[in-house]
This record gives sequence, structure tokens and C-alpha cells, in this order.
Amino acid sequence: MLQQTQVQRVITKFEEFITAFPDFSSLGKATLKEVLRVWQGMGYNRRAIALKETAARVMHDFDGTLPDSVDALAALPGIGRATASAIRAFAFNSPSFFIETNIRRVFLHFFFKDRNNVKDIEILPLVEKTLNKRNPREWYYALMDYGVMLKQQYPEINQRSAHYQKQSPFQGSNRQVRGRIVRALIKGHASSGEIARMLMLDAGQTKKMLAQLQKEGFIVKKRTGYSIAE
DNA sequence: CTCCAGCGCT
DNA sequence: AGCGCGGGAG
Repeated sequence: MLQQTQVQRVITKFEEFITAFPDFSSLGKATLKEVLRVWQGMGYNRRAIALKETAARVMHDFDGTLPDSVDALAALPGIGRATASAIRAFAFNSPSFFIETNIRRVFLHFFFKDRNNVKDIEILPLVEKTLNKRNPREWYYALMDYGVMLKQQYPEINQRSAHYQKQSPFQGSNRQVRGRIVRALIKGHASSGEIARMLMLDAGQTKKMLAQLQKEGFIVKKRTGYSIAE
């Protein structure tokens, strides 16, 4: 839930989410519509699909217990190397190395003072060297909190990362429209024409986006229109 | 306008 | 390597 999303926003949503789906079993068995309904407000609806699918795989492939190796975790949908390593550090308190935006800021500030275009592959060895292997969890908590603090004083540090990129505006974007369509279909089944009319969208664009959402597993097409998958 | 505990596809 | 993906807060 924390991928590309502010901690403060996740905290309140997490309570609601974990109450609705307290374990892998309930999340894996829930309908996608139920999961997306609770997810609304988090952003990146794809992550809701991945999380539900991950829960189902943990139940079926791992007997209900989350695996603790980076390789096994990273093989789950929506979990890459960074999140897999973070899960190892926070959930299992095991030494593993990863970079996220706050950690990146700390190392750029102290070890790449006069550098530009710094690649994460250059930073990672330093994360490994400085990690407190006795208590990775506490170390990463402190490191990330410190990175947040650094941002108050030096908000532009991460622009010196090779991986920094300004993102396109959300207002009027494709992703905004997708979000509105998903939100509408959570409320109920609708045809392409009804959706276009309800949301004041171009008919052709609406059809194209519905086809894309269908391909990604968000929705299914029936005789009379579209609904949330499963 | 900007950014955010990244991932997956091409 | 580059791009698309939500939505809320500052």
C-alpha cells in the first residue's frame, strides 16, 4: 500500500482495509469489487488487484504463510525487488538491501554531495555497508524518518538521482478517467454508452479505455455492458 | 503546480 | 531505458 503513496494517507486507509480483510484468506476470497470499494482513495487500482491475487497465491502456493525469501516474494504480483526486500526488513527483521525515495535522499546528501545523475546501483553498496544487521527494522525506520526530515530543509536532493523524473499532470489525464470509470463500475453494471454519458466522456475514448481495463483484469464485458471482474 | 515506503510492460 | 499508472495534500 505504501508504493508511491504517502504514509499519512495509508495509515487511515490501512485500518479500514485490514478490518475488512484481516488475513490472506479473506482477502484472497473477496470479490474484486469488494476490494476495490475499500481501496478507493488509495490510488493505483492495479495494486488492489495484485494484492488480492498475492493473498490468493499465499493461500494456495504457500499454505497461508508469506514466504520470507526475496526471490519468492518478488515472484508475487505487484512485489518487485524493492518491496520484497522491504518486507524482509520490516516483517521479518532480516538484513536486506533496498532503496526508496527517503533512503535515496539520505545517501545522495551525504555521499554524493557534488554529483548529479546518480544511479541507484551506485547507492546500494553503501546501503549494504551501513546497514545495522542486528536490527535492520529499526535501522530502516530511522533512516527513512531521517530522509523525510532532510526533505524539509533540502527538498530538491532527489532531483540529482538518475531515476528522478517529473511526472505528468493528473488533471485531465488518462489515469484520472480510468479512476472515474472504475469508481462508476463499482457502483454498478453499465454499458459503454452509459458510462460515456455519465462521465461526460468521448464515446470512442471510453470504448478504448474499457477495452484496456478489461485486458488488465479490472472488468468483464457481458451482453448488456461492463462490470467489475469476478 | 509539486510529490509520494515502485511495479510491470514494452 | 522509458512510460503509464490514482488521488490527495502542500
